[in-house]
Amino acid sequence: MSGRQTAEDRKAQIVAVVLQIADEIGPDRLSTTDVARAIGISQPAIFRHFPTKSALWLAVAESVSERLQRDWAAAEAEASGAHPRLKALIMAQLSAIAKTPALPSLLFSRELQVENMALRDVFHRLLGAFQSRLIEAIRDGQATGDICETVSPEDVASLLTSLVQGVAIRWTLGARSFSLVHEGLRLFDVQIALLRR
Amino acid sequence: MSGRQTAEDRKAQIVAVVLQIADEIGPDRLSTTDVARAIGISQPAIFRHFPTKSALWLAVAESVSERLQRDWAAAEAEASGAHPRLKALIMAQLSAIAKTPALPSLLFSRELQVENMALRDVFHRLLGAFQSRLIEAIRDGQATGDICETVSPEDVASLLTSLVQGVAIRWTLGARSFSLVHEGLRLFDVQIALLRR
DNA sequence: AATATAAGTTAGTTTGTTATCACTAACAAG
DNA sequence: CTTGTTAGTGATAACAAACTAACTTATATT
Repeated sequence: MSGRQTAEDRKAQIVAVVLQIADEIGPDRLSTTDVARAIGISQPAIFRHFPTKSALWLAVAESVSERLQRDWAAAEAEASGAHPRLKALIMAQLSAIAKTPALPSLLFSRELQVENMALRDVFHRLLGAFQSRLIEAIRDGQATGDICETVSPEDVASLLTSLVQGVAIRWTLGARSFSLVHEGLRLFDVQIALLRR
Repeated sequence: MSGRQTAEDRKAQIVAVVLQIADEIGPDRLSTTDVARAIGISQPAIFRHFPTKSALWLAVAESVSERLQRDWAAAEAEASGAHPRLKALIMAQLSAIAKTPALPSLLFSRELQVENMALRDVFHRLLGAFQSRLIEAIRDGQATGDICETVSPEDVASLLTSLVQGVAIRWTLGARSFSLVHEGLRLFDVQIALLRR
């Protein structure tokens, strides 16, 4: 189709296609043949760009990680005040999942993490980073009186990440028949109202 | 090891071993050879008891489904009052996950998500049944004044199931370094306190 | 225009997976 | 003690997986 490409472009394309197919057929049963066919190159061509399949997964994980962290930073930069910042973070996460629906299964998928320790580390650090951003924003919210101080910031962060993961699970199991971002933000508002006092 | 067994016993054993290995190596990486080896029978023997691997997965799902529903019923039977009933339900679910840790990953397995529609149905109905029990208890709680009425019972149920799923995810990703039931119930108390006000 | 480099291909090898088939052996009942 | 039933086996078909080797061709540089 697209003819011969530079290694950099091809690598990026392969990573993107992996994420797309991972959503369609599941991260674990995704074969290099599937990826190659979707792109329109031969299967061994994959191995010209990534030494092993594990290396390919690691590249996917790092790509996801970078994109998410950019999204979070952008969300926080655009919002001012604790509550808007918190909401922007949650929305960024919901949007990211909606745009890359393979994410929950990837984040969760034990098979990848059982086989690929490095991958597990990348995602673990990623979740931790999100939690930290939340905690920071929550602490600010408590300082300004936006959020009641009877609950620890860590617990509030746990409740909020759970909210995102929970709605994402219902979204995937329910054949994605509702708007993830919409429903997620609605529940966020409900939860925040409770936290307000 | 155990010699020749009745079909019924062997089936139950296979189902149990599938759940155990699914936890160790992931539901989608699990092969019939793995199962057979863990039991100590030949690989083709699996197919004497289940016509296909899909049928085996379905049996696993139904076994899980029955056990969970029994657990929920028992939990509700032993508790009186809306709040204790709610807490008992959450605890039953947390205990079930702790006892069958493959459960969360099963929700995201490709077997369930893509391959096996029947499986998906079983789990979808199962989650719905849990949600219904929660909603019922929440409604009672609101009637008796235990839970504030500014939030819809459906939303509260969503927040609570999310809580369970969220803490389960952190538990599995974090190498199960804390007590799932303990931490889950702690967060439940936090959330209920917010709902009480 | 010649040439080096790197992207890509065709044709394998090896290993693992589900499933089938013909057969064996344990067990219960007559 | 025979006999029908059924759990279990060994061999293997059929196929899909990751990866390799040897060859080909596009592209940039000199």
